[in-house]
Amino acid sequence: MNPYIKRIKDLSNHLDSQVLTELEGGFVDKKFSKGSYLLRPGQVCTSHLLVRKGIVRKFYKHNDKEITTEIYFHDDVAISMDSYIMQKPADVFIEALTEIEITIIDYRRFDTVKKKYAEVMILDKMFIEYYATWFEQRLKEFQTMNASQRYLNLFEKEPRIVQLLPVTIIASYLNISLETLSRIRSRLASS
Amino acid sequence: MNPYIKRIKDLSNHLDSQVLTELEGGFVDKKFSKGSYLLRPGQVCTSHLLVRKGIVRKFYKHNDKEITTEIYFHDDVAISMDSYIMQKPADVFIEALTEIEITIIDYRRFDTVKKKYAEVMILDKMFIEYYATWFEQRLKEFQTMNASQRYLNLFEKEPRIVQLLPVTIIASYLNISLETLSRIRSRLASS
DNA sequence: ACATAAATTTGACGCAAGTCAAATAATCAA
DNA sequence: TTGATTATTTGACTTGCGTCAAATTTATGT
Repeated sequence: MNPYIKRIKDLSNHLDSQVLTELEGGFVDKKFSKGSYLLRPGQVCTSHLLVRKGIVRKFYKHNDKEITTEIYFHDDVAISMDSYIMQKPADVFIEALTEIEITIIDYRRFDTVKKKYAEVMILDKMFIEYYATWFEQRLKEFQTMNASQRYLNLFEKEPRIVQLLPVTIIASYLNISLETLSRIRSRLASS
Repeated sequence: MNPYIKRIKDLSNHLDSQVLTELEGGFVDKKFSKGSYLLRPGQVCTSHLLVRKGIVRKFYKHNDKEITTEIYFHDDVAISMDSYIMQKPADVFIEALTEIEITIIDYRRFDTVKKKYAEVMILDKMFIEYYATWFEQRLKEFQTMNASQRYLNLFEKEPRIVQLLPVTIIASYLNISLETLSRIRSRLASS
């Protein structure tokens, strides 16, 4: 696990029970079936979605082509950051790729607790810091790696994505065509 | 100006004087000549750099090729986010592209003030939120636009970059070659 | 002003990766 | 099992953009 995420988790586990109970008042557990949308463009993102079970992705459409920006597994948090922080309509979809179980963390409640307890504010800030550096890193991958390097990098850093998801989604996450991904794989297999 | 940045500025301007004086204790004004490095790979980023005058850029090297990630003008804040938040060695350069005057905001002092005053913590968080969504947006530009679209987009959204900086740097910011940029421009001029 | 260097443009060429189309392979329903 | 969808692979072709090299323009120092 990423060391910064680990730090965030460790801190979360040491929140005092007072804080925890207030926070948990804003939690709702829900299940969704494969193919459900948890957010669509135009809707305002009013919650963090904590994935407890299953796989979720975020993607946007550009000229009818789907571009997957993030893929979430157990313990990851799905959110449309710009919609959430500006409380403006999202331009992304958040979709269940399997049957899922998630915990929905309501914006307003979370906001109230953050304002009351500095340590929760700090945790939220750390989460956003992680989010920012993750995107910075991902941009760098697009700027410095070609298609097959991105594939190999993904295979190494996020093997679950390669192992568990259909080619269509892997390709859209790497921002390459289905055909190119297929060729990359066959070249790798034959060498 | 970006509306979120505007909100951050407005809030900054309404901090009470007590907070301001404590903050300003951690400010140092400095001048640097063109070509100076304010941060190099391997160094830990221990401050925010507020640009008061001149132009600054952040870039990294990949196989001897320079890739410019950000360009800062008056009132922008230069920082290596991942080095700063993890207090680990940076992998980027921060360079003065002109004579510059900057205000250096010390990490430790800022950290102390943040912990003491919630409104400062919130401002810092808002800054990071902006940083995150900016990178998300920039990644999207690389995923959806070709070289000339990126150039036109830059021309529209950041005209100063196109107007004030040499081709080398514009190209490295767009992540295209010098030659390609030159051809894009001549095609645009002749149509 | 002149020489030398640096920045920018232009030309020729190659290749990574996209598109369109067709062929297999895998999945699913009845 | 069989036929029908859907997913994946393979082939043929095109193209945007990179690289290398040379020409031209602009900047710099003495």
